[in-house]
Amino acid sequence: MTLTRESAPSSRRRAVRDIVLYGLCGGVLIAVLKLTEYRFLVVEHSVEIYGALVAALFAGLGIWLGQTLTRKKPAVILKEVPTPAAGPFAADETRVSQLGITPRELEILGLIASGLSNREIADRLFVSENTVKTHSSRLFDKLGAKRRTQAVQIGKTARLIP
Amino acid sequence: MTLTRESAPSSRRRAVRDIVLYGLCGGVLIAVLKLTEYRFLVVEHSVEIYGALVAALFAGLGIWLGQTLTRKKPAVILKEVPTPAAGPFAADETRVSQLGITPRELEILGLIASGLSNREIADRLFVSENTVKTHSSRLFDKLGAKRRTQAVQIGKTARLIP
DNA sequence: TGCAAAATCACCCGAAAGTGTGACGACAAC
DNA sequence: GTTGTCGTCACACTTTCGGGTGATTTTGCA
Repeated sequence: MTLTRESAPSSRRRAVRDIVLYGLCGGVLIAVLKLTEYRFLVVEHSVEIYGALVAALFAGLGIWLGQTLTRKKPAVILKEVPTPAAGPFAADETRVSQLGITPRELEILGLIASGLSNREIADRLFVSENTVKTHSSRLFDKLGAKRRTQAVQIGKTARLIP
Repeated sequence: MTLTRESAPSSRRRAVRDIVLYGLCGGVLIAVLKLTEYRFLVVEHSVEIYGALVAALFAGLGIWLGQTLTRKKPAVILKEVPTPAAGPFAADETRVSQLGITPRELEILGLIASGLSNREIADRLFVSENTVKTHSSRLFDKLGAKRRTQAVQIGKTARLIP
């Protein structure tokens, strides 16, 4: 399916406005610096220091601006997610026994489905990685899967996992 | 349900690299400015011009840096709301554009979720396996996933895929 | 008590997945 | 006409997976 993503013009306009505002602020800041003759507080060859100072300051401000600019979007990110209003999931025991899947294997299938690596699963279950491998290997065999992603897919359609 | 995204080390590494590169660029720029004695090309009161130049430059760079740095930041905060399971699936375009996921990447996410290998995806889309890898790599980056199973899990909770 | 299933672990090896970098053409936007 | 994004591809490299084999311990139950 192709999903044409149109550019959000409103945010862009807002961004431009912000940048302009930002520039103005910068101008004012420079003016202030000039008026206070701040640069005469340092010694002769102060241009470099002055430049570095301004650079650092504006770099920091720029980063901050960039962040606040992009942070505006995540403000809306707090959104409700429609989830199938289902109660606590219960694995289809019929199919589990049909396929001869052991409880441990089912457990590992769930952890695989939640995106964990073998290493992470091993740590979580306090077993060695090799153990997880053997379990998953046998699991794939029983499910007829070649990859963990496929195992997850099959497990979901077979209602072995939520 | 809160989906806490753990720090993707690769992105962080890249971010650090970006910062270092950025700093180096700044240093080089200042050095060049100094070496060419650019400030003597303009009239007496050149300090302001010089400062403004540096300021503007660093501001731009800072904004860019800030944006690129935080672009992948938006943590996917999901709020669960019971809803009668919808019929035909439609990807949440809002979140897709929020995460900056391209149509092609979304397509590949779907194929990954259906349990296909990179090779199989490549064959199905008539592209090279390397291309699929590139797409999935960028996809994982945007989703904050380290593995394809995790990408699928995140994609599902974010309603990017059925 | 003894047996079978389940769970545990190790080791090797090849295959798949993922990273990092760089490159190129197309195409839209400014 | 430069700039930016997207899609494409390569290649070297590291990490993770998965298969195969064999072994030991735990546990449920006949």
